[in-house]
Amino acid sequence: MAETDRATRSRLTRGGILRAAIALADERGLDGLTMRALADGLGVEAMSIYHHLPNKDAILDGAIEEVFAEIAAETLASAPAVPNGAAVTPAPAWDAAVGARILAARRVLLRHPWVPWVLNARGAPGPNAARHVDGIVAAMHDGGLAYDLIHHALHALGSRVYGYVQELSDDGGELPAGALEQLAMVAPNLAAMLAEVVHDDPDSTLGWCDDQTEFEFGLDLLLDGLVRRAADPSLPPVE
Amino acid sequence: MAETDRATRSRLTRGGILRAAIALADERGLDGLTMRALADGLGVEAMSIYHHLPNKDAILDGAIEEVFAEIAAETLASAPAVPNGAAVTPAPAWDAAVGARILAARRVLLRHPWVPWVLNARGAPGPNAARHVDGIVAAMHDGGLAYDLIHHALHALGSRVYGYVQELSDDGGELPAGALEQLAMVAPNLAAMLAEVVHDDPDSTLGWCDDQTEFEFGLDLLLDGLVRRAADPSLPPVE
DNA sequence: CGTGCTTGCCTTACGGCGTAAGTCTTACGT
DNA sequence: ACGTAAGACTTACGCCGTAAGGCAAGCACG
Repeated sequence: MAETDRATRSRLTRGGILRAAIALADERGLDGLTMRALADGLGVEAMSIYHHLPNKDAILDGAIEEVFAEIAAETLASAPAVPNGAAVTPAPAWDAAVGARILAARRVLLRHPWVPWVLNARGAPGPNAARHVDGIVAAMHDGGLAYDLIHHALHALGSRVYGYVQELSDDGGELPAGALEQLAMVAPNLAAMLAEVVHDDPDSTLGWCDDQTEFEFGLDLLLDGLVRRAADPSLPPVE
Repeated sequence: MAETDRATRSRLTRGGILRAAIALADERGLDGLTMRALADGLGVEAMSIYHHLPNKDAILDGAIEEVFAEIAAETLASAPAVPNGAAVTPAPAWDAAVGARILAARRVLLRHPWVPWVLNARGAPGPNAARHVDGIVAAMHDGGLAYDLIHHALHALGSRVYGYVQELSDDGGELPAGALEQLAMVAPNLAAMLAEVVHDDPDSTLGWCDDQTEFEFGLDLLLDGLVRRAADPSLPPVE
């Protein structure tokens, strides 16, 4: 109701701005997404946008969240569909389940090629992004993987799917105080994994992600796989 | 001699500018690398730089090439050192050799975290970059891998090491006419691989890199490796 | 029925970016 | 000694994100 009320006098909405921003970036690339061009497309002056979003970074963050909503829809659409709330389903292999989720994400990202750039440039992901990762963590956990291995897996897969430019950062994170509790609301599996991984680290609290270790883990994964495929060319996906 | 001659009247050199640009980007990040700041550090006005390099992209390209020279030095330094031009050396496993090259590259990139961004944003690599890849191709080829598999491997490793934001591009390349001959001069193994891979493609000339195929190949590599490590936790690198 | 406040958009302006165009200075070759 | 050209400087343009404030429309309230 408030929505319709406002619509009579304000044609600008947070959601509308974000949708326009996504369309603009899709069409003209990230460089083409400027405040002035965005406002132009909305039939408005640039500064008017600032009454709905505080700055350009907020637009980028919001657009990313919108895209993760799209990924969630795509993931759901490509799921095998369990109509009733059945108890024990056939349970596909965890790797197939994870692969399906990642391929769904990729299908969406192909429509928004600028997303990995923004993802790389900016820090904390929003709730939709957390939910997406949470689904992957859940699928792996259901498959019996230990949180420790899941953690490594996320690093290895992250750089491939979302284009994480690699963890060339050293920082490690040191997530703020109440963050874990808040994360648990929206992404319980991810939060559980983080809690365990952080706890296991003897140095605790700081530097809980050793970038070098993660890098070498992913590298070994790839090299091992290549060795096996070189030894036995009949292995699945050498096409 | 010309170098010293010029030095008396021109303190600015192409090489000096590139080195200053690298230092500035290392110190203040890619955003801190502006023409004005760069000129300032060189004790000069911004526009003076344009007498030695045509534009900022040329500076970035040149800096990247300089970094790949650094990678070459690091790779050489970390090599097991074959003093005399011996014929048949013990020949380490190809995956160890490739791993060593990639880790050497990473060591250098950690000193220049902005490099993957530039690498992602810009197109054709220079000769030093080509030589680096050529070394990896050579190591794999010596290990008996088929060019086809090597090609897939490069895609899979590229996104991890150099942060290729993934091949979210669709374009495929269609390398220009004389490019292959020119590439053969500096990177014969890479050129040989390209020649064969391009030739094998029934559609030839255009779209010789199927991004979806490459993506799924790399994804399967990772998932397979994770499955194996989940099944047998004693496998090497789960730390 | 005013009247004043809030909301939403617009106008203007600032500092910083890459760089096009033109000017001055300097040191060399003759 | 002097013309010349290379190399640095000056100025200026059109972009960018956004700070500061103006102005009109609709609502709450006397």
